Amino acid sequence: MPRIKQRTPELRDRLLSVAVDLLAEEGAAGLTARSLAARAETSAPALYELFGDKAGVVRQLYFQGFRQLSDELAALAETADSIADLWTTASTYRRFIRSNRALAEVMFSRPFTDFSPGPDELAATSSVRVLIVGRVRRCIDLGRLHGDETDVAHVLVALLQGMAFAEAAGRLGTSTESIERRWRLAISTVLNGFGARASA
Amino acid sequence: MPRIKQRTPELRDRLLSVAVDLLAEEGAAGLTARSLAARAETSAPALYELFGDKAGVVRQLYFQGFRQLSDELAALAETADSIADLWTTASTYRRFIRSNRALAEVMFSRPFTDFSPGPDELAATSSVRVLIVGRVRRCIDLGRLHGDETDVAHVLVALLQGMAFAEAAGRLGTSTESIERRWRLAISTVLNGFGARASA
DNA sequence: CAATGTTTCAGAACAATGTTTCTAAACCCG
DNA sequence: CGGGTTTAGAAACATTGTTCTGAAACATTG
Repeated sequence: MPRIKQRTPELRDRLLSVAVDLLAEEGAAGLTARSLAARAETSAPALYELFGDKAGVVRQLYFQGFRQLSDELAALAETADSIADLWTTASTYRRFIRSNRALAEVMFSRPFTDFSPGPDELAATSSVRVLIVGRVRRCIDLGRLHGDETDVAHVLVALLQGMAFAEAAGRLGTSTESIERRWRLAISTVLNGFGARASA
Repeated sequence: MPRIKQRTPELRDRLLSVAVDLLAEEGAAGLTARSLAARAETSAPALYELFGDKAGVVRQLYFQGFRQLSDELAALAETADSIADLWTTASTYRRFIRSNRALAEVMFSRPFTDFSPGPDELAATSSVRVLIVGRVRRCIDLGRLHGDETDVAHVLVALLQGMAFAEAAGRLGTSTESIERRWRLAISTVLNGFGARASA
């Protein structure tokens, strides 16, 4: 009876993909219901049918971001040097935030007042956490680090984020060289701290 | 000739004070031009005359936040134990963010799309940085830590922020006890790392 | 093939907010 | 008391999130 439906899961996927691009190109301020709909060649009401409200779009961006980060981290091959693997993990984490600054803000900050992650959203971060905890555990199992793997992973991730956001905000220094040096120092210090200690 | 001016620096101060309260009570979403003007018993145009635009209000909140944080850190008395002083500094930093969550978001995140700190705003953070660098330097001078004081301070501050925001977002753990444990672990690890190393 | 009925689409309408305009009021002075 | 200037705030405007509604599209039926 009815006309052919256009507001399908496919359109939803396309909208999400366009939203990622729009966010990257224009920043949070450029991502409006109308601009997104126009760029995806659909209408604002379609967006509301598919995502509920604008926060629904942002929520999907949040999930998308963690999927992407998780994939990039998972793609790293495990080597014989478990500590070097942590360095690689840190570099990848940093590169992700540098390459996807606006998306990273959605993930770790809250550039949209109407969206703030609740328990469901926090669960989406678990794949990333599990990955990092696993790599930390390997170091601990091999005797290269000491402590509880979850605790160590939490501290490591907090440091990565603090460094990444300081860098993104321009707070980490002005010259490339000093920024690089501080990154190396941060990672080596915390790993050194965990390697040298007997326990918490 | 004219009528008595009401849009004075005093009104500006009052507006800023009201903005701090409003931000703390209602969050970023509750801070609108109209709500702020109404609560300060003035009008929206007054706000625009005094601050230029809404980003101008947020900018002042940003400065206000750093002034407050700087004051709280400066109020700490120096003790004989320079490392313990760093612990106290870290605790104060953490408490500030916990007690002024919305203000801290203005300072370190960007909950308002139209305001993002530029070079001038970054300069406002220098008082805090100088304070922490000074305390780090004292530890270095006394031989309790090793490395370049600015580099060490950067890493320490990044860790504090990463931890504080993970905690604020509920990413640091569920129980008070695990959160406290991870904070102690984070600080002790990085200080341990700096104390044990010879150089970067 | 036309009429009917249901579903779907998107432009228009509505509410809230950032921002600017504009008119009337307030004040000083002669 | 009246004129000239400045000021204050109500009202108007633009944009954005969100909802409403009329019309178009399609299948079925006569």
